[in-house]
Amino acid sequence: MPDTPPPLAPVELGAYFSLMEVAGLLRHAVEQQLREEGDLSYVQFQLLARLALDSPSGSERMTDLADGVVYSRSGLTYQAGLLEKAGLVERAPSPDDERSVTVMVTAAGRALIERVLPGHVEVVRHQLFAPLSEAGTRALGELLSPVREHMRAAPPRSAGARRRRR
Amino acid sequence: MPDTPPPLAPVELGAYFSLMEVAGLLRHAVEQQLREEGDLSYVQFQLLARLALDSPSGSERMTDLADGVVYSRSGLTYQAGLLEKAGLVERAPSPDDERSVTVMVTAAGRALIERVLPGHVEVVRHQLFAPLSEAGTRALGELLSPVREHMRAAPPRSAGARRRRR
DNA sequence: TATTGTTATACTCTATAACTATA
DNA sequence: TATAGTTATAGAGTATAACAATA
Repeated sequence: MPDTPPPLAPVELGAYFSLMEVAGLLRHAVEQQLREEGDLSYVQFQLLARLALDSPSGSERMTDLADGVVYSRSGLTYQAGLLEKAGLVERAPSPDDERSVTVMVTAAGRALIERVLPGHVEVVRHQLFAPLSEAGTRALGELLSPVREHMRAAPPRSAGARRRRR
Repeated sequence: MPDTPPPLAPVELGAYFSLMEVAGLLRHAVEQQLREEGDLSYVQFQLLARLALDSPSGSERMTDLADGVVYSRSGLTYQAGLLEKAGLVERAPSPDDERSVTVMVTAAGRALIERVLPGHVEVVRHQLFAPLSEAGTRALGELLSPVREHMRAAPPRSAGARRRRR
């Protein structure tokens, strides 16, 4: 008989459910804004934002781009295809590794992100940060950041094959 | 020219992105576990768990059941239909209001939740709580709980019509 | 052999609108 | 008239497996 783990303590349950509900509602709110103002899904926004805002060169390899955003390779190919069709990114074979594809934001992609960002920020501010103090905001970030690192480093035990990198 | 809101401060951005990524990865991990051990989607698990664990009578009106889990009425009908087909819930017209439908967990539904819960708890513990201290866990819950209330009370301005209740 | 990415395909889920029935 | 729920339908997104090409 496999022994049953102790149930989650009420504090844990509360934190877990709050986290999931907050993230769910926030994602839903943000998704609407992105759809209305930029005709983008949240996933597309994430990919685009990562390229336009996070990446110095404005480009990344497909595989690196996927991390934490999309959970299958075909899903990324699909989304990249949509973004490319919309003229927001371009794909080209990587110079160093002929197997890889480099994805690059176009000027139109940058413009779209900039058009969409103010409304996005407003939604996040109103929905997520309004009830938090500045100290609370900082505390939240400081609590979640190690969790994020932990989850990135420790894929679920069932993470079939292709999940390591870096 | 509509004036642009100030951009999010780095602390805010960090908290926002961490929150979304943590919730996304956690949901993905948990979804796998539920699929493997109970053939349930996360939404189905939420609905079932709400009935089996949260509701004293094991039953709720459709509309109340939906809150925070599903964002359209047809979506709930669809999920409730799946759960009913699987014998996990039963639907019956509400006694007091003939328009309403009462959804009730069956014994099989309760059994499934109990079968699936230990693994679920393990995933949440390993993925979310492992890197947090007890104080950190409590702090996280205390930070997110008011946000949750805030978001429940203040639907996104564009929340077309049918979103109030209680 | 392992890795990168694409394709085909099947499936799940979601949302909109039109509809029925009750309050 | 407004609310509760269902249905039909269409569209978006996801995952699996088979595949080609490069390392």
